[in-house]
Amino acid sequence: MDLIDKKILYLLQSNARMSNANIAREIKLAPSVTLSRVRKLEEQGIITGYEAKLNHHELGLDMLAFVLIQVTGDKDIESLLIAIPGVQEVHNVAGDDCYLIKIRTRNTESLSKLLKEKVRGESISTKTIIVLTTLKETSKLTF
Amino acid sequence: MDLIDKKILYLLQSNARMSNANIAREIKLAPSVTLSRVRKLEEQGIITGYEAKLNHHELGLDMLAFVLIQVTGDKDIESLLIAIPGVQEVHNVAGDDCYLIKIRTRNTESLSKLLKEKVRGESISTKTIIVLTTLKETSKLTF
DNA sequence: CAGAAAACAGAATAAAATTCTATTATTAAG
DNA sequence: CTTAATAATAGAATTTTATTCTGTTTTCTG
Repeated sequence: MDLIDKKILYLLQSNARMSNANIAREIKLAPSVTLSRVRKLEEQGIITGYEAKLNHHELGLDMLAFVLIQVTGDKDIESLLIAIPGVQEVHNVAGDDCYLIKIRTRNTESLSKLLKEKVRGESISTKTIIVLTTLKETSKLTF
Repeated sequence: MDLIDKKILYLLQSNARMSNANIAREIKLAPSVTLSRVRKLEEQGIITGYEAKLNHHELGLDMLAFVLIQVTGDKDIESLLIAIPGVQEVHNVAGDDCYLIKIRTRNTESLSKLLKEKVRGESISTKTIIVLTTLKETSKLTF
């Protein structure tokens, strides 16, 4: 990975739908070479995918919350958490057999209902962090 | 927004670089119509962007942490937090003038150094949640 | 310095994006 | 129910892009 690859990654992180021709113009290389570099980054697993980002508000998902979930060591709650609609992230975190999930719902009611129905029964305790406003939210990385 | 638009959003969330021609084939509409629908979704602000997702491991960013930061009401810590390299999310959360950030670093040392140098001085307290393994991480939404 | 490997540019062609026009629904008003 | 207006669509034409191929240049290695 050289400077050119880093520029490509920067561009594709900013706009994943940028055409190969435009990337080529930006980095001042021929389209053929540019394409093979992008393909290589994909094959090497450095680029893992391309996602469209949607406006949660417009989709009626106004609620964002992080929930810390403590479980007993023997429960398999992982596949359950992953499958919950609205759950965008599931992390296993250090200390006390804990999971941290990031979840989007329509409102506080739908969140509370979801936690009650799907999570509470499988966990020792939950601690919910309600997001009021989001100031930054991206998967972009600088390196 | 009808069912066709939802299909388009589903496809672009799965692969933002899918060609318009392929989207058209999937939803069984002419490319011209498909393109105008995608453009409309962009103009309406329903699609807010397209991001390439990168492999953190490959980029040497093995550490992921969430940090809860408590501040006094009068401090402007927001622009500071947003500008920290590796910070992917900054949320203002309910209760006790708190921020929650999601941050990627090279290792525990670089995390601790970052918090010490940039955050501690501006905050009353910080609470760091270290991620051991990530089971799911996407911005994809089903609706 | 010589040879091999990788990276590159540029041309050719296949495919896609984009625009345009005409046709077909859909909707709203009378 | 009919008609006019609006929106959605298909399909053709054209521009642009993606992709492959060939030959050259550069870079690395011994």
